[in-house]
Amino acid sequence: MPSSPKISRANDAYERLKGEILENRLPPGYQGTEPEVAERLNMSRTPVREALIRLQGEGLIELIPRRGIRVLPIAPSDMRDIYQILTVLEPEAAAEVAQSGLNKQQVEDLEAATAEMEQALKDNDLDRWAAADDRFHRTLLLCNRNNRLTAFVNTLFDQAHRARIITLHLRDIPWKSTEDHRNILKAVAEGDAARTRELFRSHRERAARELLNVLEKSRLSQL
Amino acid sequence: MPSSPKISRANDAYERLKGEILENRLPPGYQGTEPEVAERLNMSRTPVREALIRLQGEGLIELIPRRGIRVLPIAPSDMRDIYQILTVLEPEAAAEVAQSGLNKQQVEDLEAATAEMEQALKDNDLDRWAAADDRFHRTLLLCNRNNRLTAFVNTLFDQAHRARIITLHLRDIPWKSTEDHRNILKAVAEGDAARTRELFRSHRERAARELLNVLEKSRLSQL
DNA sequence: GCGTTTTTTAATGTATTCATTAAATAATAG
DNA sequence: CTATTATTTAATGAATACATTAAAAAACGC
Repeated sequence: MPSSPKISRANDAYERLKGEILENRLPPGYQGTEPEVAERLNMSRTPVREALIRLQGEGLIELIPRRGIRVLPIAPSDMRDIYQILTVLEPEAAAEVAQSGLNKQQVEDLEAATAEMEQALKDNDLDRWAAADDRFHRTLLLCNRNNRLTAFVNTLFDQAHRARIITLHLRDIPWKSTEDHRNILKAVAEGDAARTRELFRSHRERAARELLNVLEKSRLSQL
Repeated sequence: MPSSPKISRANDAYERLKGEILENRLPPGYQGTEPEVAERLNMSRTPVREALIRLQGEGLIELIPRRGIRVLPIAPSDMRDIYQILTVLEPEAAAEVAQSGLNKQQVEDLEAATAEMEQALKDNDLDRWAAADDRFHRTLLLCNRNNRLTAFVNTLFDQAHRARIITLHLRDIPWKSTEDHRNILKAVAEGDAARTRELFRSHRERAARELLNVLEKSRLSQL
């Protein structure tokens, strides 16, 4: 994992809190006061507040006036909302990448991520599969030139991260999803924008359907 | 204009600065120090900093470490990026609204905005037209149930606002755009999701093309 | 007169202080 | 013993204080 540059305490607080939230060390629903958080991070409230404001902007926590902070849980309806957006934005980004072309390094990275997904599945290592899946999506996203799109989709990835980790072991083995990636990579590398968009759209549509099914069946209403 | 609720100084600073940026009172490219801004707003640096962090999150300003703030200019490439996203997200939102249906009040509001656009065009009042156009888009957006989508598209509206105002008087009279709205409203009210999506997409595609043409022709590279 | 070094200035990043106010607790009445 | 009120506590929101450091200005040498 990339080590955080310690530019400032506020930045450090931001990175550390975000990491703890994404890794469920600060679990959804957690409530705490600013002095508590500040003490945990060994700094004064000022930089902590600045970090909290940023995290609120990214939809990871809620700052309740006069109450403190609350780590936002993700409900099935949130996942529906997030996937609705991803289903149109990621295909758009991928199509743009297909159109403008990839350099050698980018193709290699995507190829490596895809291969790792395939290998991880064979080894029945779902955690490694999920990490490689995430890397594929983020790598492809980064190839696109629209920085606003990239930034926003990344915040959605972050928001959905916990739910994906939790449901990972409750769902069927993602053979089809892995196959999708292989096909998407091919379409992107061939520069076929229309096909890329369509493949990616159906990939996300199925992923959304499956995820929401799992959430419903396992009665997970808060994560 | 809706008066800002004065919940806190930080919130007040946020609303006022945002307003000043959108109305070009704080022009793009403006640089200033925190004490300057704080004095202008008659408060200490603390709430101002919190407001600035939020504005940076929304892409309206840049906080340059150890230098102060800078109001971000919008370049043609930014407009291209923004419209690329709007071209997929707004049709998605509108289609969802068409599918789930509108209540009477919502139809009335959209009808009123559309009528005002038509009337303003007849009266050759472009500013009123732009205000009604904006109201139509924001009203329709608000009808959709995906809050994340709504929030994000709203920030894009805000980012594009200045550029739209400036180009307003440089472009041809937007007869076609006004007609589009009429047709979109009809499709939404009839619950025809597919048609709504397609109409909205072509509406945005044309708008983007026209806007970028104007920017190129008038050599506006920073606004 | 121009480039370099030193000094000064001032802005940021952070800690601390403080007033306000909401929540928690204790006290009181019924 | 319970409900209401009074009191205490403590967290937020904001101002202020302060150390660090980058930029600007001044001094200096060439």
